[in-house]
Amino acid sequence: MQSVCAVIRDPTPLSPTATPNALPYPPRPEPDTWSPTVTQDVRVRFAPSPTGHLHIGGARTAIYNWAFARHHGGAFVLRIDDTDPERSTTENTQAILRALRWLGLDWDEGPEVGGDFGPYFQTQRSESYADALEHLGSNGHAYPCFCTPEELDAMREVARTRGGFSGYDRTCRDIPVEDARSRVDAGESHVWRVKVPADRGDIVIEDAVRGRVSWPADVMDDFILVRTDGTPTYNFATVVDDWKMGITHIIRGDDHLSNTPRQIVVYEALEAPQPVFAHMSLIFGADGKRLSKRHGATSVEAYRDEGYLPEALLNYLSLLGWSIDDKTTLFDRETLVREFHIERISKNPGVWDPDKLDWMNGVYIREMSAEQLLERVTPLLEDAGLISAGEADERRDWLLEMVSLVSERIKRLDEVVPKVGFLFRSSVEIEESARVKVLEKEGAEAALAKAKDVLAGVEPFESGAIEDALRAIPERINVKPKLVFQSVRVAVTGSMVSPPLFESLALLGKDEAVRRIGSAIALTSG
RNA sequence: GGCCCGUUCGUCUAGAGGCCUAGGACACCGCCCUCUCAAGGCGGAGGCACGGGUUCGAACCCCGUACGGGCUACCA
Repeated sequence: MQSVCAVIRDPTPLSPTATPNALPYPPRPEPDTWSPTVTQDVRVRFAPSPTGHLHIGGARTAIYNWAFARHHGGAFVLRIDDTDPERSTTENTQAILRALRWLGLDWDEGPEVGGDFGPYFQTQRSESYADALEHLGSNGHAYPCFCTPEELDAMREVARTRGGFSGYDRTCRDIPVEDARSRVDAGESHVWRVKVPADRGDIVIEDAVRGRVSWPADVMDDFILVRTDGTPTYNFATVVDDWKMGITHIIRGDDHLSNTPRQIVVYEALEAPQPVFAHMSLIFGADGKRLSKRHGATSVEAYRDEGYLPEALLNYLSLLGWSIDDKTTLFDRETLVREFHIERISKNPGVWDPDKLDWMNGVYIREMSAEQLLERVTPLLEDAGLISAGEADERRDWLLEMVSLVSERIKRLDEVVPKVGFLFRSSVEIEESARVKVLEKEGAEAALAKAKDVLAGVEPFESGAIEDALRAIPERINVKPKLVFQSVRVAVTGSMVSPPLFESLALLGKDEAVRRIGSAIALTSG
């Protein structure tokens, strides 16, 4: 990132006449008179850092911002906070955009769509930060600090053993402006710190989710705005961007609540209007810790790959920390937009519940038509080598029937392939436990022989006729119905658990069905 | 350590002083249906963290305690 200091050095960075504490701050809104959810000119943003994939926590933040913007007819801005050059990659950025689109979240401004407030990558906004720092330098709200990291560490150590306040001790705050300037000009390494006004009282915000939150003034430290290398810190860049982009509501994770007073100080120093803040709680794992890799998949694309539907993930994520009312749990995108109110965001953290997601995904799968399901499942069948590229169209009717046999038996798309594999392979491998428990049973061989015999005569080979034929067997050879069905099931599918038997046989076709039963008979007598 | 936030069935939540004998959903258990597995139907068990106030009355208001989380970086 380009240096900000180079820009501010020239035009009198430190104005001796500035009297920061006397500067009038923009009036803050009266908490009791303003509504946290203004309906006009709403502009919100989602600002992921492309240091990894889109995390489900980030996805939920994006969903809430998107829903809020859509509900109010405002703008949803996507900004890429790529200030960490070590870990930010364009691949990650692309993956994040892909994941957002997969979830069905569209943005009005940002990468690939542009907008009037760009650029939408922080690495391209250096000028903006430079301008802002120049402004703060000249009005006395920021000052250069020459303390070395080692000195700061030592200082912190002392403060910590003493207990209480452990922030910067403001050593450089009182360096005469002229001295500071000449040291900067001489190239002495330095950072820029914000000068928290001495008479700044407690910092209070009216959070749209948490209500009034205040911080004692004396804990505010003169934190760093611009690093030695000239790059802005998060709390500075964010404020500058949100301000310049005209963001009106900041809906973000609880982990940023403690950053808010720092950002308020920057807003005030910048004399920028303050947005409404809304801090939602984080998502935890079952152990009550912040959701992370060790809790399983955490990226949106991982869920996509595991066969979750975007509609279901969106629905589930929306409900984790927000609700419409006391009953509604299943709803579509339009309902989300229509019913979304910041006030209904929950204050307490939510625990990620894979079971509920699975259930919900199953509901969405069951609600799909066979056509829709087949469309989503086709790539998986192809990837598994069950069908070739052109086959999906040729065998469409057959595939539609197949898909409807499993649709109410799966919770995830990727469960289809293992469940229907027996319909595609040229031979079945019979599970050992199934062989022992079913095929070795007394009467199994006779049942299979009879089934083979009877099925050979079924014409046309359709589920109804197949069922009639098989149901007649138990009485004729005097065995329990279950023995017949399970024997045939194991013979044909290789497993004791399968899609409905008669329909499966029909899909398989007479020849193959009879052949498999024949092979199974060989197994029993062997 | 300091500052901040949070705490209703195992989980997500409804609840904004009397509508609460605390409602819904997932998960769990039982029964029904049934060719297996599902799906579906019916039923069950299960909760206001604790202690003090305020009030005729508290899950809801106040204070404290406990527990959990966040921030306290030249990370975001």
